[in-house]
Amino acid sequence: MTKEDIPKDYNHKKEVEWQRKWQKDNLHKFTGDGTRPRYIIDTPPPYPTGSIHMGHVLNWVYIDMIARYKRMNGFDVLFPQGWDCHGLPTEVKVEEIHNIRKNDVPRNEFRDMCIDLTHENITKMRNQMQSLGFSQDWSREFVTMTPEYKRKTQLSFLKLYDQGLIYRDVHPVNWCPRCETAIAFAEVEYHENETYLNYLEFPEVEGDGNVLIATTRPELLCACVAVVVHPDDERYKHLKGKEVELPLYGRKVKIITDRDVDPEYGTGAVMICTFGDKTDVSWVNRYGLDIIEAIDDKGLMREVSGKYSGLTIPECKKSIIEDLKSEGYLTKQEKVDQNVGLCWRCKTPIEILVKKQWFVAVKKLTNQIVEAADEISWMPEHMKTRLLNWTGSMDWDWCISRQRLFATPIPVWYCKECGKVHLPSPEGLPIDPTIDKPKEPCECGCNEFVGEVDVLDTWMDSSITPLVNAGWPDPEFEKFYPADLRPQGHDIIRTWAFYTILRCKALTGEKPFESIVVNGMVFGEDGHKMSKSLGNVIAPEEVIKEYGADALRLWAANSVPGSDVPFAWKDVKNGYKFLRKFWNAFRFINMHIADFNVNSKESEETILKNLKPLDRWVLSKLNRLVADVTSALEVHNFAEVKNSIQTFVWHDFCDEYIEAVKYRLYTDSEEMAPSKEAALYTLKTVIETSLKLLAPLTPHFVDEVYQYLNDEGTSIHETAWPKVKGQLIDDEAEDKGNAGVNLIGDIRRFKSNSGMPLNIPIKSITVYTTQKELYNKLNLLKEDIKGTMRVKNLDMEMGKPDVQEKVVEVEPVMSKVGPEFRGDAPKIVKYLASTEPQEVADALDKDGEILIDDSRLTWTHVNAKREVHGKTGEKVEIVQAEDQDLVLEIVKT
RNA sequence: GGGCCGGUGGUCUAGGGGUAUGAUACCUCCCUGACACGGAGGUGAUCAGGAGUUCGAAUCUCCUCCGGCCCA
Repeated sequence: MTKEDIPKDYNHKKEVEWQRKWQKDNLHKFTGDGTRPRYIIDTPPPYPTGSIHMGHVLNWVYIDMIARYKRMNGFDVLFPQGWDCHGLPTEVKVEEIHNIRKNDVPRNEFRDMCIDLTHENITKMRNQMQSLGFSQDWSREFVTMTPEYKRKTQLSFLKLYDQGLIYRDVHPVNWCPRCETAIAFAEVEYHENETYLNYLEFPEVEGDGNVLIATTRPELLCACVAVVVHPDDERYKHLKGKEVELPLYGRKVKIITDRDVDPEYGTGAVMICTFGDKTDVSWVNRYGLDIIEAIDDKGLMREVSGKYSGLTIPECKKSIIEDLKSEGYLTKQEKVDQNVGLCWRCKTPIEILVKKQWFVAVKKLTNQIVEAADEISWMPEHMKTRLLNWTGSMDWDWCISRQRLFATPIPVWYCKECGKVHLPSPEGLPIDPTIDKPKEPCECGCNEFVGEVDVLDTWMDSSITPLVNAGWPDPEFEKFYPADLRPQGHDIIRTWAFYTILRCKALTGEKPFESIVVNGMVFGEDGHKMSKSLGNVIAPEEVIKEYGADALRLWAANSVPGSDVPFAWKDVKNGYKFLRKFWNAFRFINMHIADFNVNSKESEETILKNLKPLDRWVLSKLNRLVADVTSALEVHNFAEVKNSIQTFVWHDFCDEYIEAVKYRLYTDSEEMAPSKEAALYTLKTVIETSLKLLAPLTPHFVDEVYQYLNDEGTSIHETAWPKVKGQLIDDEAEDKGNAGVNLIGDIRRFKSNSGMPLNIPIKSITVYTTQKELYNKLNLLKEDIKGTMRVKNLDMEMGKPDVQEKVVEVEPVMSKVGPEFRGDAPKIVKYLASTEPQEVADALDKDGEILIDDSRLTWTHVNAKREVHGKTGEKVEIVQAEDQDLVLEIVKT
């Protein structure tokens, strides 16, 4: 490649070409052949909504950085991509698109519509994933709605059933009486509403003191199973454990206590019914109370309600209030605000009914979950606490039945005669029990069966991904299990992480993954979580179009696991500017190194011997950077990775080093040849190494640059991660270089302050210092300082120039003063603050110490800031250096 | 209401016992042999509030307020 080939500007539109090339060259393929250590990522399968969002970007940039870093370190990386297909949103969308209700068409026809839509959405999202440069092995894609995947979901159901970990029991569900169907929490819409709080007199059975309870749902009186009060409520303390009689019905119920009762609300005494609201559900569960079903599937009162049987809920309410009033039980009614759950589609108030449901026996497995969680390394650590607290506070087992269509069917039949549960054999999976039939008749002789119409919770599909990726149930799966990494958001620790650990532990006895990296949420520019409802969403495509995927990736990389990340255009723009800066630096370097090659080990050693102080300086910093970036990547501190690379490349390398070697590059003298060669070597080493460090973050950009640096046409992603060259890390070299760089900065500042263009030569500078060590250091860098700042004559002198010097500030060095003087430290600070700086300096210069009470203060305890002035009338200008003991005498022209 | 986390210049952020890091925005200056889409310099924070421990607290402890996620 020649320098003419390099475009003046970096063109991020070329990212697509690299994406295609990587795919074509199969760069991200997992071999699984055991020749290299494996690194398996249990990638989250997103829900195929049709577009990925910034949250995905954040999560996947983390994954991709890790995957790319691991590949460069010689790992055989499995980075698969899956899709968690089943769920309500797709059903709703299909109904919308086809303008039907799901029960209008046969079950299978409806499912096919869902499958078609999901395929479309996956295609869109797959393209978006690729447009961000993520390096999945697409030959390992998994889709939870495929027969192949459903087979595994159902098989896991059978296995857990055989282990006695799956059972059927009654459970409350949200029910829409108008649609006559169970609906998910997500389908419940809450509305503010006004209703009456009714005060009802419940006669106490033994004594004569009645209890006044307050309820908004008097129609559920017949389903009342207890009255509950707060344990500290003085009004009811004497009644604990006693019984009261239900008005109209005369049935007796117990009075119990619970801290969830709000004594301020109503009368502080509440009736527990099956089920007035969600609190009722937990009380019934907590105290093992009876279940009395008062409402049927159509929303009509059942026989247990007595004379109200057959009435609708509102009718019953009206009628029972009249009766309570006339019997004298109703003492008062007052208006209250209420949050009512409505069916999201028909706006009918929902009821909580009990239905037979399938469960996973979570509570039997909690010990195993805790055990597995302890074996997993959590990043950040406190996310484990979240999971453990959740595990310890489970109220119920996991209800896995869903009353929906688009999902994996529960593989169960019931005998029509005796009701016995029949399961298919593993070989026949997957099955749909509403279509397929058992092979054998029931033991009772009956050959007719009812297929389970309920389907499985989607988490039943997605919580076996580490097994599916490993090839389970093929016994070979153990080679690829557990996974090495589980990346996911902190919002789903109690679902996805929890269920995965639960399922995998139960099925294999082992934890599903070695480590888990948890990412935060993405906030919009308004500071709130990015969401459609808040209208603060920015689509990744929009950002890619403007600044490219790599710039967006740099935004995501500038964060750490666990913390929420605000999206900001200016951060993306900053990333873009950095890439442009890098591009320009590379373009400049390439003009010089295009024909430069190090052919042998010997010539490299010769060059290494000829390195100049600033070469050693920048190479030392470079190797330190390699070490820092490597360890930061190991602990997933991505912000550290991004910032340390950016600071080094932009400031140390571009602003300081490149400027300081230009004079060495633009020379043709024989004498300077080794120096020039050392500079070329250093430039090439730095640009190549930092390019590799950047490879996991900005994969397109680095390949775009790298094509000009290697003739073989290999991708930089196939090269090895840089190794730290320990012998080049050199404190002394850095120290020397820093002294020079600081002095160059002082001169640059001088030029800037006196309005001189940078390229105008300065006639002469004399640098004075009282420190021998500094004098020696700078003497070695004279040529660099002269060359960089265009100084015709540069002299180093020991001592001080003949100038007026004034100490303008004396500052305590607290890290010395504190530990040394302890209790007396405040006195020192006070003394320094209240004494003239010049006076302090004079005393220290004269005696070497100042006695403050019993404390000896010396120069080691203070920092002085000086100002110097030349004698009036001279053409010489005097500058006090900023961070070093230097005074410059400058003659401009 | 519960669990976990967080609150640092206008905005975002580093630091987790010794007087606050960087970015961005803003202001001033400079077209320097790759980059003005660049460079140099500057203004700006008593680290949410209060109490305590300590010679010394952004940092540790307690309380309050505010925000986030999940769960009730």
